Amino acid sequence: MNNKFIRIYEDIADRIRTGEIEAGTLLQSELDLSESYQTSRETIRKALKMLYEEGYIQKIQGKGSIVLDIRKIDFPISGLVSFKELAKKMGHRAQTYVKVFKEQQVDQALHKKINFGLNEQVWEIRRVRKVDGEYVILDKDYISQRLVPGLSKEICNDSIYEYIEQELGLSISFAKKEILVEEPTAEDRELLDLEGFHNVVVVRSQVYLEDASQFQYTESRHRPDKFRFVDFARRR
Amino acid sequence: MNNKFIRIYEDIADRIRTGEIEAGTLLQSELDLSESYQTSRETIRKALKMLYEEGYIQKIQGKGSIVLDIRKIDFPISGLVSFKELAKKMGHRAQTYVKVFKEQQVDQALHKKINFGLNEQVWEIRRVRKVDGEYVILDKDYISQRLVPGLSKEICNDSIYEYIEQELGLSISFAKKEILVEEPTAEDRELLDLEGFHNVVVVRSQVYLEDASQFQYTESRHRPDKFRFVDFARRR
DNA sequence: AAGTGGTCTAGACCACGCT
DNA sequence: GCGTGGTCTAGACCACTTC
Repeated sequence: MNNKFIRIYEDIADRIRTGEIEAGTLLQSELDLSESYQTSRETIRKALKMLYEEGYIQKIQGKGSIVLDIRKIDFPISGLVSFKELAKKMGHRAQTYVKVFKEQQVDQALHKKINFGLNEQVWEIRRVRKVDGEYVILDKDYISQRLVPGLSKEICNDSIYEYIEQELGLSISFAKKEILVEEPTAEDRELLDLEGFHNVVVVRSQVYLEDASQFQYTESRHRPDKFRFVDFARRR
Repeated sequence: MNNKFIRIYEDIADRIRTGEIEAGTLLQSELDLSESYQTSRETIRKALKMLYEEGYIQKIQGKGSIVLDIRKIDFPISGLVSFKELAKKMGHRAQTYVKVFKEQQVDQALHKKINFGLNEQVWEIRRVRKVDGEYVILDKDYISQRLVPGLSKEICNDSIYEYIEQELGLSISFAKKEILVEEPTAEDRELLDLEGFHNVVVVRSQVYLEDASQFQYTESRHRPDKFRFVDFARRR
């Protein structure tokens, strides 16, 4: 197996999660670790850098690496996670209903809203998500047909990301997101259980593949009481 | 001056921001760059890693480093930025009013909400922020007196972070945040201009110093129309 | 095959915390 | 002064893209 530093990262991360290495204590020094793992110090430093970035440890020059309390970070879903993965992680009974699935050409109006080229063919998808018996999320997706061919209603019902990564063998790489609060539209009122709610939380995302090409634009509209965003941020 | 890789990072970042290096093009190869900057390839790689993490470039093995369109990321304020810095960056005419400034002992009720120890002394602060003529943010802070001694109403009116970093010489390191939408409290209604608004966006943060000690707990309550959160996320 | 980024090494020196 | 993490180097080999 490749990637020595990732194996070391995973090993230490596991030992922190299980509590074998306790929060508040210091890790072995980098020199000690390089001997324990039979590797060079730079490789250890790569593994520690990952642990640092994921919030497992805090490094202090001259002192050592403090193990942080990972339990408090519980679900840092700031990243890029599909609804299916998320629901599973949160232990929700969740269902997806595809309301619209059609092919669409990017016209002037759409071109202004999203980043795709004029006249490019896209899949236009509307899905509602039912969580614990209520319709609380409406997802409006536009996905490039050129980059993601062969999409179907059935795939949308399951997981588009799984299809892209496992069937097409593409890698989803990064996203730019914007979170705002807006008034519900007529469509929101029609498709979601919004009685008594005066706002929806709107998450607009542009999602990119590994070669930096944008394949997706999504507007995800959430009932405000069911919205939660957790973030772990380091000062730059 | 120290930190060669940071200087290289800043130099390339500047050239991307000004458009001297165009989005969509490839950077020089790492070997070329190491010659241009008279340094080793590993040092170049450190600088490129930073550019990658900040969303300036996308690296593709065997091909090169693609320059991304940084304009689309405009203000990724996902990190840890003081209100003063943020207002300045956004070009807002903003003012802060300190409504409450007192010393407080952590009692049972507070202990459950925040992470500080029972009976610890904290500063309790309430501030409202006026942006473009309207009161739109209410900040409720609890700050450890042990870690941040000598706070005053005047400092709270200016910038607590500036005081901590510049006067006390401490380094703010990381934060855990949670974003939710809630009903306004009586206090929200009293201190903010909320006519016609049925929700507030609540950002709860725990903020830590470099030695991993938590010095602050903040509840920041925003009028929903003035709330915007921008995020750049890479898939893990 | 040539050129690119990805991993790994062994060693050097520096900056910082602790005692 | 000693041990810690932070920076930097020069070189090796591997994996991938492109021609």
